[in-house]
Amino acid sequence: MTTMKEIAEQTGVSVSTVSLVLNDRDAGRVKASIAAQVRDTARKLGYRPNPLARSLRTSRTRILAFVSEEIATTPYAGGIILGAQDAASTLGYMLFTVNADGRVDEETEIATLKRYGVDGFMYAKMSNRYANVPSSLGDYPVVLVDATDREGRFPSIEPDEFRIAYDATKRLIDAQCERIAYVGCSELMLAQDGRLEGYRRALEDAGRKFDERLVVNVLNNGPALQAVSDLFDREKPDGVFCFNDARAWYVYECAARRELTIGKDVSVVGVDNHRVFAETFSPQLTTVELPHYEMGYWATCKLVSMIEDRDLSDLQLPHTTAALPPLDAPIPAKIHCTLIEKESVRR
Amino acid sequence: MTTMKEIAEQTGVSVSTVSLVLNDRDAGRVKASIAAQVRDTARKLGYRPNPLARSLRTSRTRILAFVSEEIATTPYAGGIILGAQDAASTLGYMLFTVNADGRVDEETEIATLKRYGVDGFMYAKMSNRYANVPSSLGDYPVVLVDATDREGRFPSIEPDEFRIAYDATKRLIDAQCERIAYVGCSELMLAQDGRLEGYRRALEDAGRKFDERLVVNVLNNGPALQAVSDLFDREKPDGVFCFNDARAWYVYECAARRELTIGKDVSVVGVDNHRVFAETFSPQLTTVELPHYEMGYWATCKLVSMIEDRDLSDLQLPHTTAALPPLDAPIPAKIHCTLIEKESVRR
DNA sequence: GTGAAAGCGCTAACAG
DNA sequence: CTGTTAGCGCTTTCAC
Repeated sequence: MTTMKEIAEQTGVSVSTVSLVLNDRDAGRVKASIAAQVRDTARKLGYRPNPLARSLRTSRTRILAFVSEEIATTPYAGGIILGAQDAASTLGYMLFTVNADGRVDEETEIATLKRYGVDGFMYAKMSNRYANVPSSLGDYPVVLVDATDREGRFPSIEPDEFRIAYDATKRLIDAQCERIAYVGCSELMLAQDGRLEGYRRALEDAGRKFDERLVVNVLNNGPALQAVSDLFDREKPDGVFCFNDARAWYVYECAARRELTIGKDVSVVGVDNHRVFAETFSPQLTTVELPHYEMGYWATCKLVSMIEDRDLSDLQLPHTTAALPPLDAPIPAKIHCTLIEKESVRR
Repeated sequence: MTTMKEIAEQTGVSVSTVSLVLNDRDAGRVKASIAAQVRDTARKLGYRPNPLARSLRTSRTRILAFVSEEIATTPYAGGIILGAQDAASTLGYMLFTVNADGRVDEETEIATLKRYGVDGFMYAKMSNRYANVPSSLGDYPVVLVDATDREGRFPSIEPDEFRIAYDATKRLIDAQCERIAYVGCSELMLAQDGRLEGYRRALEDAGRKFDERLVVNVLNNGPALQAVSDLFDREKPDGVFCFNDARAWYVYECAARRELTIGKDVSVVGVDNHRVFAETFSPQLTTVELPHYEMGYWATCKLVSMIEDRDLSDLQLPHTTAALPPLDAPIPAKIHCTLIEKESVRR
């Protein structure tokens, strides 16, 4: 590891000059020729600043904290973290990923993170819901990921649940489905609210009536299959919008037992949570792809823009979220969803 | 953040004394009464050392790096990382988790990690295979996770693939299955080698003959279902050991189409990769639980023991890996697998 | 036993 | 324009 001191010695200037130049604060303060020399030997020696030493002075570490509760249990958490990591890396930051879920106390973790001098926090839930941000985070820049701050203090990045459901249902309408069911989630959460509303509105916008009997909310378990089965027998749906791919599997199973072909007798759109199912088991499924990677990416950009007071709006997302695919595409296709950014009420 | 200086002033001693005491290096160097006073005010002020400042002097950061390639695509990566994090937290370390898979160059990431002064590296693959550890890691403590160093330079933690297959097959034998098939993985990897060998040996130890026709190796795709279907028609297996739960699904599907009941007409043991499937879709499946969490945990302990030259053998794993469950358990049960630790050939 | 002093690598006032 | 100086919070040698 070469240091500024070495560069200073080699170039025959003082450390301060080197510091000035290498931090690009030499405009009209250091002679251009000297600056050039400094930069030259720096490059020659392969100089890279020591972030720890710098932090000690500036009390800025260029380290971000990603605090999550359900990192282990949720398969797609990886996507969010990956996006966050890529963004951090691109912006010159490092990421401490900690889970507050396990046997380690959340407050302790946050305290440790603070001691390490992180510049800001991402606070993530693993499916869109209201969150209580710990008050210990109050004086730091914070961005919520896949969650909404119940008190409206912090900005957040989350999927547009309403639009997900609206687009998915619209897709089924456009595919000429007459009896469109919704297999939802009986757990109380933001996502479920938005989804149900989007489903209802898409139907109404198409001049149809919302019918409660076509809706069933279930969990991931045995009774769920029975409930979906009942819906099939009672309502004979020809199109189903599913809360996620675990729910889609019940539909898939019910259809198989009735010798109905997915994509022909009954069209299914499912929101893709696990990926396993959509990719491996049911190629006939139309999936709404949740942009987890992008969520992590955007959240990080947002956080950095808050920290540095920098405008990051020119930053291109590596994978752009597209709108609905064209309708002449075959029904098994992917629907991309967009993200929304909620601003903090009081910053 | 209270500093040593403040403690020194409050107690009326010098900073060096405080440092000595608070690092427990005061045996016979500082008067006991003074030491007590120092500790007292430290506690009163809620003193916590600044790890950055300490690192600058000691060039030890108590930060570990977890470098992985497939963090995003593999659902169960979270378990490994969670285990690593919990262990790190318990041992007083932080964890930088980076993926070398994305758009960021692995060498660049490693260089950055080094600049931040990490004390050691975990290098993880997401299913047991040979790995080429980058030479830039050569002079650091390194532990491989779910992989084996091709050159034998570094120790590793990995599942005992042979025993997984042996135990699973034995279980089917004990369940009175006569025609036990193996649905394996056609990708070349360590895990597959060990699994096939364990399957074969369990059969032979039971006095049965290994029969190639009962083995089919597939990928995760359409032709896979066909291949398993052919095996069913041709061999009429009454027991199947599956490489992972994605493969188990093909078996499940084939059975359903032939009106065979899993757990009655045909017993299935699958290694659980995704969890989704086993938990949500097929409660009849006997699963071999891969101890991902434990792998991460152990790897971290191993790494720390290398860094600190500390003996961590007394450290209890939070979830212990059990042996086979008793045979009077109903066939849908969980089989726990053990981990093995490979030592480096030359350290 | 205890404290003064130096220094890890870097930044930022302030002289000159 | 450039160098000197001080100091971020901590550890560590070395006098006293």
